[in-house]
Amino acid sequence: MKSEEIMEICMRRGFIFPSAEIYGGAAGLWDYGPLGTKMKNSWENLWRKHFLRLDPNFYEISTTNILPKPVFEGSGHLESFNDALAECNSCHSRFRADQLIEEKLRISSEGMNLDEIKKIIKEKNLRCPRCGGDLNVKFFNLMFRLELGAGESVKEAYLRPETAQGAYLAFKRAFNILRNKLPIGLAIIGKSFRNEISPRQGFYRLREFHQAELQIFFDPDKMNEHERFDEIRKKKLRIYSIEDRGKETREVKCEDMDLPKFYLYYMSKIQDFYLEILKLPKEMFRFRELDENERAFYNRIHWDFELNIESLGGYKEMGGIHYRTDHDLSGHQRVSKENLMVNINGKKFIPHVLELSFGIDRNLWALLDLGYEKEEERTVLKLPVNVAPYFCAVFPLMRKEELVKKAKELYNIISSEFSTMYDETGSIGKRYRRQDEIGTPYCITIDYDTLENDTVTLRDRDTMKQERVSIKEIIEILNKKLR
RNA sequence: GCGGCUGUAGUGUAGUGGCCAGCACUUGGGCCUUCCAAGCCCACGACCCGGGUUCGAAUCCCGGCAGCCGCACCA
Repeated sequence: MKSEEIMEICMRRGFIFPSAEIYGGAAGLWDYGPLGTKMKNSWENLWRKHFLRLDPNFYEISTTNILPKPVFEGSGHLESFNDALAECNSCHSRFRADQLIEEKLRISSEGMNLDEIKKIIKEKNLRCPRCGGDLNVKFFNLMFRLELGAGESVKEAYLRPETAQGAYLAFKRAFNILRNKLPIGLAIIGKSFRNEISPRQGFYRLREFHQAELQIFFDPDKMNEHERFDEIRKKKLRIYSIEDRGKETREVKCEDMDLPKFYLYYMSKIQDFYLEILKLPKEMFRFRELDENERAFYNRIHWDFELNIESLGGYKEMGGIHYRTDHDLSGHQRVSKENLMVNINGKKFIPHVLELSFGIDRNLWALLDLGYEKEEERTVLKLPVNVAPYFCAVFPLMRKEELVKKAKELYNIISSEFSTMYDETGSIGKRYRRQDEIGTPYCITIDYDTLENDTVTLRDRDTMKQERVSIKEIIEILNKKLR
């Protein structure tokens, strides 16, 4: 199995491993090791560089993981981010209570609280569909609950289930600080927490995970305009719409898409991130439109973007681009009683939100999956050059004093510019293979010719070909490869 | 959460009541070596956790934890 082989490398080489492993670990909790942390940092920095530059009024903020209970009344998570589970007392089968009610009684249970659901199941005498046993109804909220403080002053709080809320809560002040302009973008890269009932699929569904999200607040009257739309008008998006189900992914020019220009602009920039920044093969990427059952009720327009991940059995969600309307700000305005309207040239309104949301952990797994190749002679991780934990490695051909000295000198120079590994142990072949396995794109070897003419060999991970280059030019050459 | 299978160095495995718990790869050190996991020597390193049965448990029993598969769940 490919996923096990990748996981084996990840654990052996220090990309990721189970949290609290010496105590047996815990499902859905993973640590990043030395190499995984480098890779994650690189990915996050690429994301920042690409998305924060899209508008001069986009900024990154950093907000807390813990938020007091009323926040989630405003956001709707207390009411909606849970499932009423009906468990049979005799056969212990479990069912979604809301689905049961809808199927059997043909009425919508939306917005019902636990007592109402319990009452209806009792009144209508709903029984276990499997064995006819009694049903016991419980709420499973997917948020982790905490207590702030102690004793009588204790306050109920929750770990955030998405980074987004931090941006909505900070909106009023940030808008003011950033001089009352729309659109305004608030990005958050950080952790989120969901108490998944049963996290499976290894590294794909986690209980504590990382998100990179950008909340763009804008004037809904201007949704069908973007000042730079002309730049992307002819760009083809790879899409898999609701009508395309069962068919192939299509490529459609932005100008031919039946979506608002503001939305299309950011779709196109997301595709750029995967195809131009990370340089992934385009066949691996697509946007997938969600139907009404799949998307949250507040998302007016919702496309996921997916990568084709062999170890997870096909196209998998890497993130989504969500038009959330004014759902969040209005909810917070209603519960907090703060006025969250903006006043632009005398027009007062609650801005609407376009959310670009990325799951970082699963994106990294996708890169490991797409890069993993088992060749006849070697195992190699063909990671994008800009996220590989090490960009290059420096070796003396042999452990001879004069070669080692020269290699260390070169290492000192290069490592100030690039993430660089130095290695002098074992044979040169073994060192190349070691770097292949952790995805280092370039290896530089100092040999006896180096001592004569100041040239080194530069070896390419993917082709294993070497070229002889001058030390004087090495930084410039490497810089070109990184671009 | 339920059912089935499983758990021995970093990895893959051998060991079914008494073994100094064996092997290979990996890792570290040494010799050798002028470019792709060569060879030789040395070293580090494991019975998932807890309880029980037994003179004696990696091995049998119970519980827990974790993994895989199926069911359920996945805003």
